[in-house]
Amino acid sequence: MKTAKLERLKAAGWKVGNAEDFLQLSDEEAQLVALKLSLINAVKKSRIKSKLSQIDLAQRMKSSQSRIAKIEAGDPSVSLDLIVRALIASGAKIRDIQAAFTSSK
Amino acid sequence: MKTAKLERLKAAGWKVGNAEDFLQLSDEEAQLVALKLSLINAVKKSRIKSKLSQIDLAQRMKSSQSRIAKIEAGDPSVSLDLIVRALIASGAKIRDIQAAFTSSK
DNA sequence: TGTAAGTATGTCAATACTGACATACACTCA
DNA sequence: TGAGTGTATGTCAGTATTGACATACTTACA
Repeated sequence: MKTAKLERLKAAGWKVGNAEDFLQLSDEEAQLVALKLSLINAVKKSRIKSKLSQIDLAQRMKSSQSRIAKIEAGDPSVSLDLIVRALIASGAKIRDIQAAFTSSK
Repeated sequence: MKTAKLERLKAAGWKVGNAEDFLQLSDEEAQLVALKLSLINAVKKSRIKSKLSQIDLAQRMKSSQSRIAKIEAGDPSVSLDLIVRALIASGAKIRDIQAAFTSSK
């Protein structure tokens, strides 16, 4: 699937911005990737701001520490659903989420 | 969260079990559901605005007509990833997506 | 009527994602 | 040094989500 492409580029250590052009990801794919990365950043910021460890956040959303780590590492196995759940659980406000969308433009 | 909103979500056909179960949804879960419903509405609006049939949109995003129908019907089997992909593929702008977040408050 | 285009619903095998676990790494402090 | 706390990485069996398909319903129009 499409995520496999991302996985490969990540494994190769490419910055997504460069890899977009190189691997010719479609505009739609690139938009989704940018959005995810932006939301991932928001998760990390929000968690730190709320002074939560990865374990704390994991317990709040009934996930696991390793999965939170994967979220923040941008692991391609992580769904948008999980990212947004983490955002909400970490106490991010609607405004924060919107801001993430804006900065994904 | 207000009871009225919960009733709206229930009316939208979300699989939440009986009323008691529904009212036991945590605030985080309810927020996510509200967000999804809001984005779903945005998909339908955006698709219509772009004068695309479900088949057209399905082809654009390499999905199927039945899955688009399920997205718009709010089928719980549909992921946030797929909803957002549909939004992007239907030509929605970042601004539209942000607006969806706002109205999910 | 009929029929064509669009949409809805149910099913299912294949694939993607999940939490849990083990373990390694990073860092602070005594 | 070593213990404690937090984070990263790899694995995997169980579960959720997927596109595709068949088929039924709906709407518009001749």
